[in-house]
Amino acid sequence: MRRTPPDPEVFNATVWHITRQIPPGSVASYGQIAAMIPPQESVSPDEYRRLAPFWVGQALNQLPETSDVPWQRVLSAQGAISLPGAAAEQQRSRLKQEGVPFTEAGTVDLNQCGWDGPPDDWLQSHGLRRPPSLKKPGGDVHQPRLF
DNA sequence: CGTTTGACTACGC
DNA sequence: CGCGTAGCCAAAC
Repeated sequence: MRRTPPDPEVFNATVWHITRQIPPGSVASYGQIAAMIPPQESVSPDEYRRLAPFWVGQALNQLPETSDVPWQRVLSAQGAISLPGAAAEQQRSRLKQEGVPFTEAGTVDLNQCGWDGPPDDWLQSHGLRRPPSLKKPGGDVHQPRLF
């Protein structure tokens, strides 16, 4: 695994807190969650960008089974399940259960289900940053052209 | 001790 | 759309 965050306790707690904000039917990416958390002084922005997505995965991996954190709503930046083996099955079924549609390729369409982050006031009150949207500029699914 | 292996992502073919 | 690569660390084996 990659280096652990400077302050794992705080980092993990923040990841969980953010993940709890993802509404049912929506999904976020590891990198997106990482982007919401301001890098600590001891790590360069460059290093943070490279490693933090893994730290997010580690944080979710450390959740107790009894947790109420909807970890299944966190996918790779491509909308794919990154969890190995049987756990992938569980994640897919949990997502389907809450109404998240899967493509033929077995991924989730981020243009459709991608989360754009919590409301501004929530972010502000927690000292977090707005992540870039997972949706691509012209990637709308069924948005009719007007001309 | 040397090797393997990641809950990642952006980019190139 | 699938597959490979760089990045380059820390545990688990």
